[in-house]
Amino acid sequence: MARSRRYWLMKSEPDVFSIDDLRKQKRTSWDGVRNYQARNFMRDDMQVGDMVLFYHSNAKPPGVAGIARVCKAAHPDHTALDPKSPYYDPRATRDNPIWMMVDVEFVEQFPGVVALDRLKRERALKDMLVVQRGMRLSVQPVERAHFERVAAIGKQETG
DNA sequence: GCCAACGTTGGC
DNA sequence: GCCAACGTTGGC
Repeated sequence: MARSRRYWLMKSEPDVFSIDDLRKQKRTSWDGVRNYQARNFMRDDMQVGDMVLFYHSNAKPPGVAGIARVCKAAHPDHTALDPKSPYYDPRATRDNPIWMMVDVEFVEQFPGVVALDRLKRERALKDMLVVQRGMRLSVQPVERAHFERVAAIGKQETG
């Protein structure tokens, strides 16, 4: 029997790839992750059907912009093999790609971004990783209750 | 643009 | 294996 659905938060700089981009193109390969802990979450723990909070980092304001869903489990991130890619890693080979990515599909864009600021003011979210000081992991597990809370706030944000 | 916090690298 | 130096992330 399949394990139950898990919940995640994934960061993207909207100047590079935003929730608008995901909405328009419906799905994407989450390439460019170059951190082992983040990779391991994708490779070992993410499964098709898992839900994702799409977080805009380096944005004004930073925050959760919408929801996505994992639609393909981890597979090699070929951008590591491409010398022209900003994500090129000379250590990567076809036999040992080192870096992995999952594919995600668009689910929902909130009317307005749920700002990090707002998340920090929610008592119920005080243990969420993303609100912890110095937390820069770009792929994070999220508790279901936290996911539901952020989604509820997002649906009522007017922007 | 600043810089604190964090992750990685490499000399020893 | 330690840890200083360096590079990156990402909020502010």
